[in-house]
Amino acid sequence: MRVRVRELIAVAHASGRSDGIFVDRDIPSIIVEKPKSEEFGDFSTNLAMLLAPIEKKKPRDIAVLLTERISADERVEKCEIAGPGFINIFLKESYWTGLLSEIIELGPDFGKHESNGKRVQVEFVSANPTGPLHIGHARGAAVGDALCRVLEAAGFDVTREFYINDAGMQVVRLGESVELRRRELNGEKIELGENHYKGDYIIDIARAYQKALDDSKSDPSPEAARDFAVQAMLGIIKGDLAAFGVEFDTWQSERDLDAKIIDAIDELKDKGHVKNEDGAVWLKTEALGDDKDRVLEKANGERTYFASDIAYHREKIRQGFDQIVDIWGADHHGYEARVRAAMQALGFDDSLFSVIFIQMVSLLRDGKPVQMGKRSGDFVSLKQVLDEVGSDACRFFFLMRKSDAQLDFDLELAKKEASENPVYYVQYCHARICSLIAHAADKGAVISKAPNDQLLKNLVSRDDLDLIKRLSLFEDVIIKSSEVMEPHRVTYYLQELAGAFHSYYNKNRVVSDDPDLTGARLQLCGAVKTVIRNGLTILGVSTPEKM
RNA sequence: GCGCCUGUAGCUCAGUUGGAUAGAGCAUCGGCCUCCGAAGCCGAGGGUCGGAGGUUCGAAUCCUCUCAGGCGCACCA
Repeated sequence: MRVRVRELIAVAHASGRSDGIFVDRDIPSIIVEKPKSEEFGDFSTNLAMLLAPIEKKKPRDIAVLLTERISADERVEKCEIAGPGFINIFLKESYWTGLLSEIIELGPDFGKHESNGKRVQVEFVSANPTGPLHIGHARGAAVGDALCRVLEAAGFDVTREFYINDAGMQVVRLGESVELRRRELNGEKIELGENHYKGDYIIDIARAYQKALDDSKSDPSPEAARDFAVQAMLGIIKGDLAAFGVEFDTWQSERDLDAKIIDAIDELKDKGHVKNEDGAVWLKTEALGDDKDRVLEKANGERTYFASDIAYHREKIRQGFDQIVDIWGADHHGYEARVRAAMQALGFDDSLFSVIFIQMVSLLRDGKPVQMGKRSGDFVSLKQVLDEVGSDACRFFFLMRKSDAQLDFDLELAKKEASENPVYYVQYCHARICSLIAHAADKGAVISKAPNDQLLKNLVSRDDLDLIKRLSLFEDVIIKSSEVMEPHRVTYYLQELAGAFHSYYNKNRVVSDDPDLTGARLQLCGAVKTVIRNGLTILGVSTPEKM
């Protein structure tokens, strides 16, 4: 929406430029805003103020020249100058009803933008395969998945990737834990170490592992236990994600990168970014913005996690993505600088790389903190939360905050089917319109899915037009949300739209004695329903027709 | 000590990336169902935008300093 107005203004300026009224120079990008107060029009721009230094004239004088040309556009009702030089633009009613017609026509595609030809990879969750997903992972999953949907709507070609940390000590410990439990099942007395995983799921895996050994008549080994356990864990994780409605396109195993790690280190050596010190091999990241240099190969010959992460990101970039997004827990924020440094060392432009940090979730029950600890086995898993509060409320709660703010998640509040739970507020709006349309059909109103431009001309009241204007903002929200990679903006928009509709509904009779107005308003309400639906779908939240 | 994030209404948080009189929800108080869903609506109260300077036509937003909280500063992953 805003883009269209921006074009309108750009055309006005350009025509003045070719007529010699304005200095023939490139201008700063035009900023179009929706003013807070209606008296300032449907849209406003500060272009005149930005042009002042270039034109060497007073902003208000420039504004006069601009408004003359903007007013000439047939879509413009009037155009005013205000304050220090704001230009306020009012659009014609016919423009807005025309836009409503477009929304109805597009239906589920309203808010989706044409492909921009750019490929973006988003890596998220990437939980260690050593336990089921917990509530912290859930936030990353909700934000990551919603971000992907926002990016898709904005025209990106999106790949969702899960990185599997299946190398290193943690999965060795996982294998050991399973092996110990297997022996225990066979009657041995065992003792779990401090670093072993103690959740009940380990016993389930051990049982399955024993069965697999029996079936294949093979002997247990640390490697077999580890590999079996990792595969079993991935099965559990995929199940948890499926219950949450999250699917990945690609699953990248850390262990499969082994050969690439050597390549990457060799390349870094060739480029002169590597040094040997204290028996270890280091990457000189300090010169590239990191706090200090980092070890790639330990003195004992093992490679660090950082080394495989370099190879991992090198592979990502080599796949030709235009943008790469990593979603990490906020406790990893210190890690960003070294990854960027490594990218630069490899000769890549690290501006294609961005990291979104997901802050901690404090799980509460009735205001009191719930203890979590992965190894002790008494953590609250995603599955438990989903069983208790459901996927919709869970997703909505995680998308109500910007991701880099800490979040208190109260199980009892999320569970409440009451007004204090905002997810129902938005869903209720959708259900209410569904029922309204059904009611209208009972009363014999004609309901068509296609826009009826003749009918829509009846929408002339301020309330009708305001609702259309609010619908039109959806496009802008998607674009903005994708640009800054903040899906929570969609959540806020939907709450506002739902609020606007509820208010409209209480004030205005939709199904009335006037068949034309009834028909027109039903089309408007249908459009609200469409936008609520399109928005909730982006958040991964369902749109019930009855509640 | 260094770095990142966060300080906005009693509480939980938005704030269109510098714009016009700072906004929602919850909570509190007062209204609205003989009529399309009251999981709703209308109204009221409540603010030195943590603090102090600075940049300019204009600052919650940008810069510097400062205070408070969270999280990181591994040859762990």
